Amino acid sequence: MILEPTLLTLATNRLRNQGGRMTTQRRLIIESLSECEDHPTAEDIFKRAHQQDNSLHLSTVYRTMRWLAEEGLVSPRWFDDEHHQERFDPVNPENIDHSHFRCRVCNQIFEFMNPGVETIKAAYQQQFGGHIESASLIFYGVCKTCEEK
Amino acid sequence: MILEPTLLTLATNRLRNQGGRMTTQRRLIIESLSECEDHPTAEDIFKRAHQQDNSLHLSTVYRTMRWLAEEGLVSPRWFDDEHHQERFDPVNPENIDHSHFRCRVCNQIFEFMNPGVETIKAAYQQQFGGHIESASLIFYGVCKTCEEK
DNA sequence: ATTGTTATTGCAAATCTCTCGCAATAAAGA
DNA sequence: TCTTTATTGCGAGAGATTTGCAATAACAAT
Repeated sequence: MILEPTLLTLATNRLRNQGGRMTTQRRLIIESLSECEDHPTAEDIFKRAHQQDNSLHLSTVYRTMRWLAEEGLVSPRWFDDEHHQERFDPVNPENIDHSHFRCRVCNQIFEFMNPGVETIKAAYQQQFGGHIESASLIFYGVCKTCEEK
Repeated sequence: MILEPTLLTLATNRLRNQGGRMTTQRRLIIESLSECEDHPTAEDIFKRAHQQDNSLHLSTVYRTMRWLAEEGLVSPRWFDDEHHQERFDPVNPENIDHSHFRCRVCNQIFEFMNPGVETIKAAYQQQFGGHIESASLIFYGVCKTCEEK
């Protein structure tokens, strides 16, 4: 999961502009998020970050993720998990056409690129007005590997 | 929200095939769900059903909705609500191209039909294999009415 | 109709995710 | 280095959802 410019840079600038502070905790959380390949929950991020700083508290991760989501720097997602946990996906300008497929047998989440969503977005805005800021397309079903078993 | 054949009929048949029982509670819950126009939470359904039978318990609604979801008769959805509640949408064969828009100002959810999702689904299956059973496309942003204020 | 089997319910307690209040801490501008 | 105050750690608190269990009620067999 590589972002240019980095999420850390973006977040730092946002904080500067709004009188916020880039703390070591936020830096660590953002770094940990960026190292995750999949769609981590707050707890996934916490586990990884906690290895670097065992005084970090889970509620700080929740607060930071909420702030990032409000700033539009990550997109919250739900994948019909066992425990209904919120997951996070870093946002970059092009990723509106980045969609997901979740296999109900192996529970894996597959990511794929998809120009079609951009088309639907444009059509929606033309028809109904308003302004779309982000999109979440999730397919549910059975993946190829599980289907063959 | 009208379904042909009815959700009740489908559910009854599924139960018969698996040695289950169509109880008065399940019947009431399914009827209440079908009367909802939007995307009800388990509690929304419970409130409506409870007016008919005040001995009905909320946990029975949760259990029934989980069963319906496992049977693929309803699709669980999450709309980044205040309390992250699961919502349910009856499934019918054509509704894969039925998408949602959620306004982050007024929190309303708008539904719209959308043949584009079917195209993306077909493209996905051709490229990656597997079998897609349902889809959830949600746009987030600001609706026309809120934008004009 | 009646009976027997057992799936299902009501209930309450438990679990789980996520949020909040507050005293203590630490960014970052002066 | 000092000051201000945004942020943290912590524990308690909300809310949503699940679970264990005794009591109940479907429905197949009689």
